[in-house]
Amino acid sequence: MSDTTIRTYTEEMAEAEAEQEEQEAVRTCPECSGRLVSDSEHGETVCQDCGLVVEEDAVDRGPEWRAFDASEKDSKSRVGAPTTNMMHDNGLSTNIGWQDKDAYGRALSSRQRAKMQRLRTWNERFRTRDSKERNLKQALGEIDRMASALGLPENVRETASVIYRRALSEDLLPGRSIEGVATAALYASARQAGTPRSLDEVTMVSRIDKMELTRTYRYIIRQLNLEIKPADPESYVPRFASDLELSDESERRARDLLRGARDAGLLSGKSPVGLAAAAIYAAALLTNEKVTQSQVSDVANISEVTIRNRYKELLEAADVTTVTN
DNA sequence: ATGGTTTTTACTGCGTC
DNA sequence: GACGCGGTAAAAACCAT
Repeated sequence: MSDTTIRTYTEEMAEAEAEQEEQEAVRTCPECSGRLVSDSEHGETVCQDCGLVVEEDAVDRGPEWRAFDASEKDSKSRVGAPTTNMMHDNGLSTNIGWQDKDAYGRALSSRQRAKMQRLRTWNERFRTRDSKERNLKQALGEIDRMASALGLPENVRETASVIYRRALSEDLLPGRSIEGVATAALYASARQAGTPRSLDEVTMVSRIDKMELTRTYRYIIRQLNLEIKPADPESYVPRFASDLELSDESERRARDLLRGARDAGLLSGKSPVGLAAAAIYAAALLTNEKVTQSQVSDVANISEVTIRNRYKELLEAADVTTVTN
């Protein structure tokens, strides 16, 4: 048994390599099939044999400055570690390593160890000295925790951090809890990124209740002039579909149904989650996959009644459009 | 605060396995 | 008889004004 699994694995590897080679080999001249050479100074890709210019205006990814010796290169280069908004000081402050090793990797003496420990302590104290910094630190920790619990990607956390920073710098915090604003920022950024989580889902992992979240969310949006479009029902579809273990086919049909409904103008005013749930249910019916309304209502946190009402409308809209087409 | 819209809750009847 | 589904009325929640 292990024999076969090993062989298939190596076969897969060989296939992947062959594919890569194929992609490399495509770089030949379409006229005379000579070798192509990229001339980065003129931003062109030319054929070595016939001189045909295949690509023009390629992007030069190199630096825009020139350096004539090593020291000039050091002074002109502006590259360093990337900054990140997810750390309260943009990741730019100095940190003292936790390993008690010197620069050569040797262990420190106990005296040195104690010294480093004291330095670490003070470094941390200075780094997070004033209240705003401490505030930020806690908030970003919360954002990170909630984002993990909701399975939200890095970029969502980043924008959530940015939103929180803006709220902080505009003095929107007084009178509102750190958690409230952090949660609202995360909720907003998740929607902005097109990977929305419903209010219910967010309040599940947050320490604040739904009312406070909606209140602070609205407030933050207004004050920061954030323009956030209503969540697209389609963005819920993949998650629900996989929770219900439905085929890609029904997922696709669910999207189609939603598009049809959008064209028919049925989407406005209705809850996006409800629409997504209904589309999933309807699509499952069309593909003869067995899902009950109660299952869908469970994973989507939507009442069965809403699913019924929506999915009738969805199917009607689909019928009408197919007939008129 | 209020009124209009949407969603939820609760209940009922029908058909099927 | 349990289950899935469809419908209804009233209550609750939500939203803009």
